[in-house]
Amino acid sequence: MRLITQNTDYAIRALCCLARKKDEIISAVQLSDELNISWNFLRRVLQKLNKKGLVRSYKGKGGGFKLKVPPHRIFILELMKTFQGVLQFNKCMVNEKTCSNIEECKLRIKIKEIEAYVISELKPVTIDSLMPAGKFNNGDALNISNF
Amino acid sequence: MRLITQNTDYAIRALCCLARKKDEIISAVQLSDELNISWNFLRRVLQKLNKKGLVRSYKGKGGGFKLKVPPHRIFILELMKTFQGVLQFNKCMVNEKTCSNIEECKLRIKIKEIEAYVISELKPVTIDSLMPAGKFNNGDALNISNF
DNA sequence: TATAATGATACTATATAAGTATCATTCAGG
DNA sequence: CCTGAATGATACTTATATAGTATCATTATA
Repeated sequence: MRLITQNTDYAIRALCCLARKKDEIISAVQLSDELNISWNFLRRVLQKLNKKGLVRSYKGKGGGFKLKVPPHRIFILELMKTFQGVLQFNKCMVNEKTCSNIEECKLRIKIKEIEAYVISELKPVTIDSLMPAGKFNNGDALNISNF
Repeated sequence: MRLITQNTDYAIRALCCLARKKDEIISAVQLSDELNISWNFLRRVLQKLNKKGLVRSYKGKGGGFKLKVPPHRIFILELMKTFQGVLQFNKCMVNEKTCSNIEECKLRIKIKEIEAYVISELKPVTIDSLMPAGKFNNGDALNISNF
């Protein structure tokens, strides 16, 4: 189970890349090259980001994308919502079939609490905070390629 | 995205049910009846619980299942592992393809932290703790059928 | 020995994520 | 004003995991 899917992951990486090249117009080809991402896939991601107003697209020769919203105002949680839907750890909804047993519900309350915590943790994370100069950077994070 | 899948959910409910009827032998038919669960599906769940040593099965006429491990020693996390695999919010593993950008890794560290918290929260939850007389019961939890 | 149960296993269905392909549209530049 | 390089839109395919169904073999009780 992944908390963040490829779609979202690619969006984050693309936005970080665009953020670095402040105000430059970068084409999908360039981006997919730099990030080692499928060109076709990335294009759809970028199109969605464009529709959401996070980037601005430029058509035609020399076209591409650039950030439309400053990195510190692009929230990961928003991207997750865009590409994965609302974060929700269980499916027991109001007005859905009533669940008959207490045990399950007690568990679901627990799950709901966990969900709330996860959301609260993700809430402050922005594109900016994920960049080398971001506020979450503490030096140690650099050059850790896997863990 | 569900934190707990149907498999696990059914296992939990079945175990709670068995725990209530202490030492009685309950057949899969009875259980599926009481829990409103697909009989075929539940049987496979019970078979897995049997193999894991959490219940004991009795074949033949009058057969069925009963708990083999006391409810306070059956952990939800263990059930999740059995039916869903190890809880893991990201897929960046040691020795998997090296990820090239720092941003992503910083995010993954965050995710790893969140994952650790979720596990720590789920760790103490047992079948017993989900029962009406369990330690998590505070009265309010009763009769909440959805939320 | 008949019957009611589990054991084992194969099959189907569904949803979501991931990836690919293609044609239409736009626009800068020679 | 035409060409080429870019995005826009959309359809199609593949992979994976979850969910559910069906069936036959085996066991043990009455």
